[in-house]
Formats: sequence, structure tokens, C-alpha cells
Amino acid sequence: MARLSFREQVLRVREDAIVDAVNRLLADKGFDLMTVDEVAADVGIAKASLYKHFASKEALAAAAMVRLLQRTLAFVEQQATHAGASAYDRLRAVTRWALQLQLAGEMPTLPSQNSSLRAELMANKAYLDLLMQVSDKLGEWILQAQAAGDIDPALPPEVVLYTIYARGCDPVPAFLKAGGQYGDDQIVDWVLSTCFDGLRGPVRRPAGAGN
Amino acid sequence: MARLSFREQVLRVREDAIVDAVNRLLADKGFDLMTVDEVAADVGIAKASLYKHFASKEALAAAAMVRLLQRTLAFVEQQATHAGASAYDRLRAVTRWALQLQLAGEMPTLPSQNSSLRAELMANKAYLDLLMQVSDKLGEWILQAQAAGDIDPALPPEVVLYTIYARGCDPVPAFLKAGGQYGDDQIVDWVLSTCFDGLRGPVRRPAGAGN
DNA sequence: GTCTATAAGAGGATAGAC
DNA sequence: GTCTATCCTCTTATAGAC
Repeated sequence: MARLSFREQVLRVREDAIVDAVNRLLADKGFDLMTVDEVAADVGIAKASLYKHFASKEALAAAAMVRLLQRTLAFVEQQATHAGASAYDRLRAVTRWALQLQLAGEMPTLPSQNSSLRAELMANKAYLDLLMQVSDKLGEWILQAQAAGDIDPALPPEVVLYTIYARGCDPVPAFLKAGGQYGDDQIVDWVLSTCFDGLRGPVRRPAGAGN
Repeated sequence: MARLSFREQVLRVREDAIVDAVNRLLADKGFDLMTVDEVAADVGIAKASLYKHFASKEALAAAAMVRLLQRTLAFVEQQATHAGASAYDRLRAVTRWALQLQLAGEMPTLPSQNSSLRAELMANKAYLDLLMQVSDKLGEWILQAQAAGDIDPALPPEVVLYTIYARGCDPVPAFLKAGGQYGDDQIVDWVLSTCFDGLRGPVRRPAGAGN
């Protein structure tokens, strides 16, 4: 049993290395431009060996997305333990985390339109399950934040959820980073502000309010 | 000269039909999934004939983007004639127009990462010229809106400009439309609100302000 | 300038030896 | 399970007749 367990550990380490490479390439070039040859070369194994671990290119991407959702769920559950934070604070923290991940080049992005990939993901139970868990938790916070008046109660929670998800693959941070004149933290602050406070900015008062 | 002019007109009409098809396919599936065969089939001519009009797939996409920018510039210049509107109103009108275009399936979207395509665009004088004209005009309005306090003066104008551009290819409207329970106008209003007023929503007052 | 036919190559996936 | 070598399909692009 020790030998079997060891073998399994080796397997896991190798598959983790594969998912690492896929994650990097998805973040860098996206699904359509990522080639299986690149993944194999990046990991340092033959392409045929890759296919012993994952059945298809879509399965590779799905594995990367599942790991992303696992990490997201871990972060979300960690936030839930902070008693002092409001629901709004938590939503903002999660969004900040996603933006930081993206700027670090570790956010795998999928095309919103590739049908073969969507089919694979919609058939992936682990993926759907995790996505639902994350969405449920965020959904709770959204309702709480709306009740507290921190998030616009006129918006359907769905709209808020999608908007937060969309910030994770927003092109703005990458463009600003490509410009080269701002640091990551500064970029994150600005994008976070435009997301929650809008282009109008935080705390506006009616004309003539005096401060 | 009349015969030549007539021939040129026929040419223009045909090329317009090609760009129409490209525009539709780019909006529908994106650059990577669009094939030249599809474009040819959609227009109803042979693929080889396409290549008599445009030198490459990238050139096709570039033509669609140039036409988009021409239309954008036309809309922007039309807004400039509305004397009653503030700079902020105009920015909001342009963003609304882009969102409506997207929901109508007429917004060609490019991958933010395809290098061959970016190279072609960056070498396309007409494209760069139009992009600069649009950006200059929007940039003016952004500065004015910031001076008027309608847009957060703490944000670099660059950030505001990129954010507005990014709304034109935001995945949120398409997701909401796919859900099927909301009309286009409703979706546009919500996304526009999250863009300018943020998830917090319009007009927040300090606690205890009374209304 | 339009067509049919085909070149040329990339990229996903597999065969079969070890 | 890893490798080398290969298959096969899809897609961009072009040749050459009309």
C-alpha cells in the first residue's frame, strides 16, 4: 500500500505540473491560441504522455478551471471567517483577489464563445458543483449587501454576480499594466473603484450639501 | 468615366457585403473561430474571390474594425452637436450606443491577445488614425466631466477611456441576454449604471442625511 | 474577378514499441 | 506511462483556367 500511495503521489505531482502549465498558458494566450504541443513542451514531456493524463485539450482547460474554482472557494470560505467584515467588504475582497490573480498572470481566461469547451465544462460535474458553491456564497453576500444599502438594491443579484465575475477577465488591468507606468496595486485600486463606485467615483453628495 | 465609376461602385457594394459578413461573424464567434470559408459562404462567393479583395484573414478583421471606428466617430461627432448635453451625458450616450450595438450582435470583438492580428492593426494607418480621433474626442469629454465633478477626478483619464472601451466587449450583457428574462433596454440600463454609478448605485448620501 | 482544385502547414489525437 | 513517429482533419492561402 505504501508503494501504491507513492505512485499515486507521483501521479498527482505530475498532473499538478501539467495544470500549472495549462493555467499559465491560458492566462497568457487564451484557450484558442494555446496548443497542446506547447503544454507538453512546457511540462517537459511528450504530447502522447499528456493524453494519458487528460483526454483532450478541453479536459486540460477544464482541469485548470476546476483548480481555479477550488482556490476561489477556499478564499471565499476564508473571508467568511472574518467576523468584522461586512458582506460588502467581503465582495470587495474577493474581487480584489481576482484582480491580483489576473495581474500576476495566473487567471486562466476562457473564450465566452467556444462551444466545444462550453459543452465540456457543462458536462463536468466537479466544475458545475464548485461554480454553484461559489455563486451561492457570493449570492448570499450580495443580498446582504443590498439589504444594508451598500450595493444598489435596484440591481438583480444576478447582474451583480456576473459583473463581479466579469472583472476577473476584464481587459483593462492588462492594458494599464502594458502601459508600464503604474504598479499592480495602483491598477487594482482603480479598477476596484470603477467596479464598485463607478466612473463617477466614491461618495457623491447632492449639490449644495456643503461637504 | 461613368463606366469606371459604375464598376467601382459595384466593387464597393461587394466589399461592403463582405465586411458585413465579417462583422456579423466577428460579433458571433470572434476572430479565432471565424473561418474564411464561412465568410465566403456567407457572402455567396468563392474563397479565392475573397482574397482578390482582402489579402488575409487579418485584413478582413481590420476592415471590419475600421468600419466600426468610422461609425463610432460619426456617432461621437453627432453627439458633439448637442449643445444641451454635458460632457458626462455624451460619454454616457456613447457607452449606451456601444452596448446597444453589442446586444444587436453587431459589435465585432477581437481577442485581446492575438499577435498576428495586433501586428496587422498596428500597421494599419486608417485604423490607428480613426482610433486616435475617437480617443482624442472622448479624452476631451473625460477631462471636462472630471472638471465638472461628474467623473472621479482621482482616476487618470486613461483609466476612464479604457473602461469605456472595455464595456463595448463586456461579457455581462450577452450573459444576461442568454438568460432570456430581460429585454435589451433593461440590460443596457443596468450595465450602464454599473459602469458609471458602480455596483453601489447612483446617488448615495452620507448616513443620516435624511433623504 | 470569379471559379475549381490544390498546395502547405498547423494542430489535435493516436499507434505501437519499450 | 513514456517515448517516437504518424495520422488526419481543418484552415489559410494560392495556382491556373475562364
